[in-house]
Amino acid sequence: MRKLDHDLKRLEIAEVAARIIAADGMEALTTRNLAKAMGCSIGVLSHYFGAKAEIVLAAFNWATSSINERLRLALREDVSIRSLLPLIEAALPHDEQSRIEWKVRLNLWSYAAADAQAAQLLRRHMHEHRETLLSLIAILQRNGELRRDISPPAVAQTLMDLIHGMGVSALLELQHAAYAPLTAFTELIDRIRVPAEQRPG
Amino acid sequence: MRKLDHDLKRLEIAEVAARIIAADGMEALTTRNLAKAMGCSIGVLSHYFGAKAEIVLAAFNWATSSINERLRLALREDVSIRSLLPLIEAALPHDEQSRIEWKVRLNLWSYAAADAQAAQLLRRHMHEHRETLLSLIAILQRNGELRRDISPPAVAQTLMDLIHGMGVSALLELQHAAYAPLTAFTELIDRIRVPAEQRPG
Amino acid sequence: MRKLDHDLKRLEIAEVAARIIAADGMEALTTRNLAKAMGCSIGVLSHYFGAKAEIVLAAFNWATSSINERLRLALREDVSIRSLLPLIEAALPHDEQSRIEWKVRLNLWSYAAADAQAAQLLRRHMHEHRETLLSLIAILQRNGELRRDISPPAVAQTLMDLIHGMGVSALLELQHAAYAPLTAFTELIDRIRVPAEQRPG
Amino acid sequence: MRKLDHDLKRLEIAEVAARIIAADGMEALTTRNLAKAMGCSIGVLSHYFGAKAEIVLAAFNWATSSINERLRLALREDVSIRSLLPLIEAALPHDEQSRIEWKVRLNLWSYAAADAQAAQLLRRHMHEHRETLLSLIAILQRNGELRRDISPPAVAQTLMDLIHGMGVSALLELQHAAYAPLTAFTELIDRIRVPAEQRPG
DNA sequence: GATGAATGAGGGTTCATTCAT
DNA sequence: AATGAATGAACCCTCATTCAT
Repeated sequence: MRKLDHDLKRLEIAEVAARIIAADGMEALTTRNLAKAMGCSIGVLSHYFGAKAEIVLAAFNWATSSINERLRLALREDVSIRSLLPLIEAALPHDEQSRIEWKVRLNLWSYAAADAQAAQLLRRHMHEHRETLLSLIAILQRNGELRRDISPPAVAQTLMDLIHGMGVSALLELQHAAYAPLTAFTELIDRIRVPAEQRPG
Repeated sequence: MRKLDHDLKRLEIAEVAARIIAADGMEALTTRNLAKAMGCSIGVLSHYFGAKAEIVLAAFNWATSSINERLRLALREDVSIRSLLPLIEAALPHDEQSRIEWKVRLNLWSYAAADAQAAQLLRRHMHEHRETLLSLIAILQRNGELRRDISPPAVAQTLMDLIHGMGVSALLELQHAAYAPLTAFTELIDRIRVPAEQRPG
Repeated sequence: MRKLDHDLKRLEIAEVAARIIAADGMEALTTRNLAKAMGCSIGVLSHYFGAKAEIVLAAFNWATSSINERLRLALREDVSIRSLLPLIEAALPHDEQSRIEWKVRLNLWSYAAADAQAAQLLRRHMHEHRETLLSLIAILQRNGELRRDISPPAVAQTLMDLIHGMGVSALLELQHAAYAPLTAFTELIDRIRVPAEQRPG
Repeated sequence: MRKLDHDLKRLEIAEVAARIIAADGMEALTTRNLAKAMGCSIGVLSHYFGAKAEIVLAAFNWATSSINERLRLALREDVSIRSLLPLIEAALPHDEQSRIEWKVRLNLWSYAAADAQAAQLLRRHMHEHRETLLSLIAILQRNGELRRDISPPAVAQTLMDLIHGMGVSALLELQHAAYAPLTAFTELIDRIRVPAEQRPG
């Protein structure tokens, strides 16, 4: 019980930290700012985290976990080829909450480029992410909805990479206003799906 | 001192700043660090830049310009469907120099998420990048190497997004060791190219 | 920490700052110097003052308040025409403490010439100062010690101006050694007082 | 001739420096600011002044000389008791130019409180100022316009002190709007003048 | 367990001064 | 004689961290 409270508080701090990063960037994540946003005193933070670096990692972890969580939720309803598009939609920045998570994700990327611990955390999350996609692909192949002659790891990786690239574009408004990211995926999926008339029974 | 010398010095500072960002992250880019890396005194920096924020933007600009430059160089040799793959290869992180540029690019992304000026700079560069791709696609369509029934802007955007996502994966080692990014592109290209036997002349 | 402690510390900082200004001028009032003189670290200052500019104003306020306080003390004992001279004496620089206050006052004047906030503070203090003199004059007129056909505001103003001018002369040693400032006031007062033989009762 | 140019340039620099001090305070008097206001390069300044401290003193000197000059001009026209009031008016801040000089004068006072060289310069000027007044008083006494039983040094000093105090009040707007400084002087003068009917021939 | 005052290193920036051109 | 780039000390301020209360 006590331990649970402790972990909950850590999670809360991580989330508030993440929101600060999303709103004003890494530079704005100071202990003062964080304590103020938490509505607590500075000293509290050191009860839950040994140093600021841990808070940063926790914030990164919170954001990426949230994205993976979002993915898992999108998958839960039904597992079919039709769930792929909603899944991708769920993975891209599409509302205030997901935009926040994506902003923190971008910060994790750049941070990981110079910090081994962050890089490790990122790889762990990406591994998890990829495993989710792989298991989905396996199911769809078993279902006969997805072609069997594709390389699941390659497809999973390409899917992830495209999601990442599109996420950046969507978040930072790097495409034309008219551009609809999901059509690109539709084509991608069409190429690897088994046409309805060829499916078994 | 000549105007040219002045601009050259600015560029040199921007490059050194970019290398610091790539090596140790944004936090490591301090005026003291930068001056030391430049082999000059702190005061020099303020002769060429009004404030550190300008240096940051200049560093971002240097890195992104270099990537665009790299793209243009890869295109110059010959413009054919075969030049597409080397082009993508050139755009992805593949050697020490391009890895540096990519690291700075990631920092630009996260920075732009909270800084309007950086976001604007990023959009300007992406626009330029896109224009390069669009003109390439137009040429290939005229050559008869690329199908005419595709949407050039959509293809260009998807290409860019995939490059971005793959760049992140390559830089931060988020794929399996065995994964070969370029095969994904090969497939992508195959889908939109005109088969050799159907080409005119 | 109590609100009282906080205010007390602010006052202490203001006083030490004022003493530095008096001893070595405005240029000597640096955060480092101040912290050293306070026997504390630099960071402490920002706990009590948002910026150095506030400390400067507080120092000005301290010195001028002290002068007004000195005036009030000199008046408290008895209110008669004879108390006018001791009052003026108290207002002029006459010992180490009052010399310090006067030096800071001079700095306030020059500072106020280019700083609206300081000018406002100065005017507020001068208003207070003038009110003190006016109430004194009113009492003396009721007592029959002072002529009724004078303009109290004009007399108060002239008194203040003369005190200011004499204070500068005394502080910066701009008169002959032999000069006795108070005799000038004696004459000034004589001119407006009611001769003893004409007084009522 | 060459020497004259040199001195003229020094004077020009001193004046520009004084105007900066008057406009924005001592802190604004930087070599950069001064060079820009002069329309020349920073290096020029060191051709005419060994160090910034000399420029500061020169600026002080310029302003105080100007005030004394103003006094002398006011006296030149005719030397009579009636010239006393215009003289005082000339000494007080009354137009843009004299307000500039007065602002610099206030800065000289505060600076002199912590700088021996400035204090010496100030005393030299005040001595000169006093001598001017003394000679005027002597003439008026010879003319029979001024009483012989007064102490010229004391009168001169009181006059100067009152002018200084009134100058501060006028410059920093420390009096009521309705207050007319000169009436105070009129009374002061009336007390020491020889009534017209008692004057010789 | 919580507080927030205290620390002092280090942040960006400005400064008077020097000196090669 | 004039320039303005270069210097680096010192400016104010903010920071993560510590610790007595």
